[in-house]
This record gives sequence, C-alpha cells and structure tokens, in this order.
Amino acid sequence: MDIHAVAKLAHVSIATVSRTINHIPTVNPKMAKRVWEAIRELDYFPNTQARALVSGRSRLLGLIVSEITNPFFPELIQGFEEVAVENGYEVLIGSTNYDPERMKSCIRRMVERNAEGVAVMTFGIEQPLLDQLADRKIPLVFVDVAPNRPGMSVLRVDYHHGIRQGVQHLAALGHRSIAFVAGPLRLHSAQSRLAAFKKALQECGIPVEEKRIIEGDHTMEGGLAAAARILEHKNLPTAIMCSNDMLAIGVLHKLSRSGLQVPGDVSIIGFDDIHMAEMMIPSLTSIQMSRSDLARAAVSALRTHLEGSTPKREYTIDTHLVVRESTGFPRGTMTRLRKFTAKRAESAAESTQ
Amino acid sequence: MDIHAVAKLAHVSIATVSRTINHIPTVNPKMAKRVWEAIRELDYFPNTQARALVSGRSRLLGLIVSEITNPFFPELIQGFEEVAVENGYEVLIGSTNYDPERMKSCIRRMVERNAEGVAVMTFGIEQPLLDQLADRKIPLVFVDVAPNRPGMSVLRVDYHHGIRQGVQHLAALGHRSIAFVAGPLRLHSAQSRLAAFKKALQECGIPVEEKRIIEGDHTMEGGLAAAARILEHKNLPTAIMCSNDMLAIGVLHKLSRSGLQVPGDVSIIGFDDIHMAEMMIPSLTSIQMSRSDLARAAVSALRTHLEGSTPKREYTIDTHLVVRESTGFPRGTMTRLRKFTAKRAESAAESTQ
DNA sequence: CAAATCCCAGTAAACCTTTACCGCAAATGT
DNA sequence: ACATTTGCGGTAAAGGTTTACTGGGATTTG
Repeated sequence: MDIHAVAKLAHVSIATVSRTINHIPTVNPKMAKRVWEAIRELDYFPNTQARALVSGRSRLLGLIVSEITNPFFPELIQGFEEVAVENGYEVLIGSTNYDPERMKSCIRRMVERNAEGVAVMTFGIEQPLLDQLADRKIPLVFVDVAPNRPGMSVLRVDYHHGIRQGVQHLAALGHRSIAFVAGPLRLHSAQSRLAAFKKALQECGIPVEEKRIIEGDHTMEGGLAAAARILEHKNLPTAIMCSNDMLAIGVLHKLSRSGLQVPGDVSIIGFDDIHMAEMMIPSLTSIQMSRSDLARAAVSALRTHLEGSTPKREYTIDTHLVVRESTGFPRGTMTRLRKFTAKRAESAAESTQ
Repeated sequence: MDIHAVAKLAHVSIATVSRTINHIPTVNPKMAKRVWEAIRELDYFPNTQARALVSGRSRLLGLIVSEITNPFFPELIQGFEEVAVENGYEVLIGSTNYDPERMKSCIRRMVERNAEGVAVMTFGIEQPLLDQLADRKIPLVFVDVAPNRPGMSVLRVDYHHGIRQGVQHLAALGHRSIAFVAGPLRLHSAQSRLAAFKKALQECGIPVEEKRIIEGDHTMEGGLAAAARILEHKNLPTAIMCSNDMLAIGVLHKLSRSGLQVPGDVSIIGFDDIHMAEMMIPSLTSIQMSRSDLARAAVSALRTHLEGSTPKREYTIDTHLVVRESTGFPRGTMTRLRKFTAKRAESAAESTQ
C-alpha cells in the first residue's frame, strides 16, 4: 500500500502521484483527479518517515516543559499543539521535572527525531546542550531569557504590567503591608516576578520591606511553609502576593486552618491564573499570562525561523490582573470607616451648631 | 555527519557501526570500542527516520486523550510517557475534546507517523477508524470496553470496589440519604460509575431513589447546576457522591455559596482523586484510580502485542477510597447523639433506683 | 511545412539506515 | 597437511518518498 499502488491504479507514475499530493501546480488536473480517486480508493497515507528522510523536514516541533502535572503547563501544551497541528506540524513533548539529566535526554530525543524547532519552556539550558542544537541549526524559543544567537528567539513575559495592576489593586483597597512569597530564586521567572513586585511597590509609594519577602518553591507545600513563617511574625501583613497560584493555594490553606478569613483578615493574590484559581473557595484573585498567547508566539517564532521569513528575536507576552474573591479591604478598615464616618458626623454636627 | 563518517573515522564499514549501535553481539569488542569512540568524537546520532523506514519500527506510541486540560489526563500522560521512554518509545499525544472529527484527525496522524500502537483513553472509537487501525495491524488499548479482536486489549477499571468503599464509608457514618451526580451517560465510564453506585447502595441496604440521581457533565459548571437542582428538593440528602472531582468541586461551591457547611450539613465524595481534590477547602474525599497503574498497564499491553509475547486481553485497574475532610457525620447526628446519651443516662438512673 | 518552444509526465538518484548474504581468515579436527 | 567449521566484517539491496533531469508530444512560429 505504497505510492506505487496508487500510481498503478491511477495509471500514472509515482512522480505524478507525489506531485499531486504535494499540490505542485505543474500537474494536469485530469491526472490529479485520477490520482485523488485512487488515493481515496486505497485509503492511502504517505509514509511520513520516508517523506522526512528525503525532504529533510520532519514536520516535528519539540516542546520542553518543566512538569506536565503542574497545571500551568497542560494549557500551554494544548495551545501549542493546536497551533502546531494547524500549521501541519506534530509535537514532541518532553518534561524535565527540573532535572538537568532529564533535560539532556529530552534534547537528545528531540535531535534524534529531527525536530525542526524546539520551544524550551522550563529553566535555562546548559551550554553544551545549546551547542548541540545550534550545531544542527535547530531554531529555539525560550521564555524570558535567551542567548542572542541566530535562530533563537525569546518570549519576554511582561511580568511587571500584571503585578503592578495587582499591587495597585491592593493599594487602592487600602493595603500598605503586603508580603510576597517568591518562587525558587534560581529560576529566572521567579526572580523576575519578585523584581516586578518590588518595582510596583515603589511605584505605589509603599516601602519595600525585605522581611516580608519569603522564598518558596512554587508548590502548595511551599505555600503552607511560607504562610507558617508569615504567621510567626508579630504583625501580620494585610495582603500576600504569591509568585504562582500553587503557592497562593498553600497560603490560603494555612491561613484557613489557622482560623483567619480570606479576604476578611488577609487578602491573597496568585500568579498564572491556572484553572484551579477559579475553583478555590474563596476563588483566587490572580495575575494571568495567556497560555494561548504564549503557545501561539512560540510556534510562530519557530515558524518564521523555519520558513525563511525574517524572524523577530523578541515577542512580548502580556499579563493582567483577574480580580476574584480573595482580595478585599484590609482588616480593620470597616471599623476605621465607622469611626471616620462617626467623626465626620460629629464634626458636621459641630459645624452646624 | 552520518553513519559513513563514523565508519571512516573508526576504520570499519557502516555495517559494523550499525551493528555496534544496535548491540548485536557478533561484533568484536575491539572494533566496538573504536566505533563508540568515533561516535563520541563526532557526537553522532543515528537518524531516526531512516532507521524507522528500513526497520519498519517507528518506536512511536500514540496516546489519545479527551482533553489535556482536564486535570485527570496530565498525570496519565506523564506516567505513560515515562514508561514509554523507559522502553525506548516516544509518545505522540492527541486530544479529541470529545469531538469525533478531531478523533479522526488524531487517528490519521497516528497512522501517518506509523505509531506502532495506540492507547485510546477517551470515548469510544467509531468503526471505520477502528478498521483503519486494524487493517494496518496497529495494536490498540482501550479503557473499560473494547471490541474483542486480535491486537486489542482493554483496561477494565474496577469502579465498583472504590465506589462501594465510598458508600460504605458514608453508611458507617450514618448516612441513609445519598444523592449521586452522574456524568454524561453517553460515556461508558459515567454509566459504569452510576451502575456501581446503585449496586453499592443495595449492598449496604440503602434503597435506590431515582430522584436523587442527577446527570451532570463532568465539569465544574455541571456540578454547580446539579447542586442547584438538588437544593430545589424539599428534603436535602445528607451526602452527595459525584461521578468525578470536577463535579464535586462545583457542588462544593454551590453548597458553600448557599450557606451550607461541608461536611457539617452535607458530605461530598468525588471520583478520580485529581491533585486539586487535596487542595480544596475542605479537602475532598475522593475515589482514586491510579493514573500510573493505568499508564503502566497501557504501555505494557501495547508492548506485549508488539514484542510477540502472548498478550493479555484484559487488565484490571483498581480503585480505592481516599478519606479527607469533605465527609463527616450526617447533620443532626450530634443532636441525636446527645439525646441518646441523655436518655441512656436517664434510664441508667432509673435502673439504679 | 519545418523548426522552435512549451508543457508536463516519467525515470532514476538520493535520503540514511538495517540486514541478508557473502567471503575471508583463523581455528579446529582428522 | 588438508578439510571443515566458526566467527565476524564487508557489500549491496531494500525501505517509500521527493525532485532534478530527461524527453515526448502538442502547439506555436517562421
């Protein structure tokens, strides 16, 4: 059931069949029709391996993520796959689990399978591996940071925009004491988030207090631990911003179990806006970066490298605040408000005297 | 940078290189050593396409899931991938989003890429597609139900065991009025869960009340809607069991928003035990089916078909209850308990008189 | 009417590897 | 010492497709 069978049935040569399949315009419509009929008749599929072998194009894109069970990634993968398939590519997925050894094996698999381009959506990649890909002229896309080399693009996430929105939101509600639970600071993305937070505080005129910044590990357990440390302090912050939603969920749990109300006593903001954020009780205010934008940008970056058009080196990915139930006025606001209005009423009474 | 380069550098023929790489024992250790050195020197990778073309083995396994963003699946994918890679296979992932058209395109892609075997972890597959795979002698694995044909295996999930444990757990706590929020009944898995629930009720001596069974759709929104319908009834059940965790989370939300306590007023049990179940407040009692068992069984089923050993047609996947915070005594139990102990104290007083 | 041009289909090489088969050399047996 | 076996490396075919090149027939031009 190969191309010869089709050629025989359609009474043409295999070259004509090949040309027909590949929509090469020099083929006579009459013959093309015969060929398509034969193809349908035999239910023929071209052999991708043979195709890839001779054309040198595997139509395979690699996608390397940190861990597929981290709910941020499946949405990313879905988007990536969808766009890739739209463009006639297949996706090879690799997950590193933050293990450089596994990263190595992922890269190896990508090279062995002749992936035409690879998107690296996890921690940085080591130099020797990078060379391996660069030697083979395989285009790469990174998130946040990338070596400035030909064939490599970077998706720069604008952490600052979303995080500033979050801080402004809290500031507008009246929060002045905001803690930050950071991710593992060896990860670039975690560092960027922390830096954006500090900058946003300054912009809102809130002093940065280092003791209110705690390093976690982007998991729920990390959030539990971080919240425990926050609770040890004598004066509790009125709001906690987290480097990702898993941390925020952990914090939420710990606070609940300690008898604190969210947002009554403490407001919480997460980051990523994973599906789960919406499902928590209270639902989690979070900062979203669009997974589908990220996926779309990654594929189109790779495509520009592959299809010869002039590649952009940088793509910007937006972030923005999604307000839900976990943020509210700081505790005591209501009491103060009552006092304030009472006072005003008093002074009003005085003035009318 | 092909096999010839290695052969030249090692001063052997390409056949020897090939044999060395494939660990064929008839090659002289001395030459093998030279070959390995040359391979390392040149950083040579065999071309997978060419290999697949000539050997007829793509070392590719297909995995078709419903939707990758449904948190049940990423864990499954992770397990499947891990086991596949351990056995020298790569994984091609396809997601159907419950759309038969997309299923068709998934199958097509699997065939085009010459997947050696395919695991179908979603709704049933239509006859023509099945034939397409069967014609090409591609082994298949299904969940729950499969046509009895050579080359096809089925992973039979023992829904009954876990669900019975759940019902027994509720019964032991004193629940007699238990509602069930089913999944979409056109899905076999949803039907099986409902059937298992009914059977378990009977085994525990609790009458089955059809009006307490509601069809949902395995999403959080479905859970919200189902809970709304349950709240319309005059007498509320004391416990609600759900066909999956997403439904349970929806129900939990609706009840919370309606001012009901979980488990104080109503107990909830989910199914699947997705990661999220543990993160809810209260954390969700759920019935787990091991994703890693499922993945492992799927790969090993395909492997037995591929590597010629005698294939098993059926594999059984276990389920079991994981008790967390969302289940407790039925409402009023405490009041009744107090009355009971008071009464007993009374009669004890009488008898000692 | 002959020559030139053009269109398009067919032939064959190439892509890179595996593997059946051949043959050489050394070892063993008589 | 010769015949037979054994071990092992090399040669070449095969796998299914794309594509450069070739060439035949039709159409146009002089």
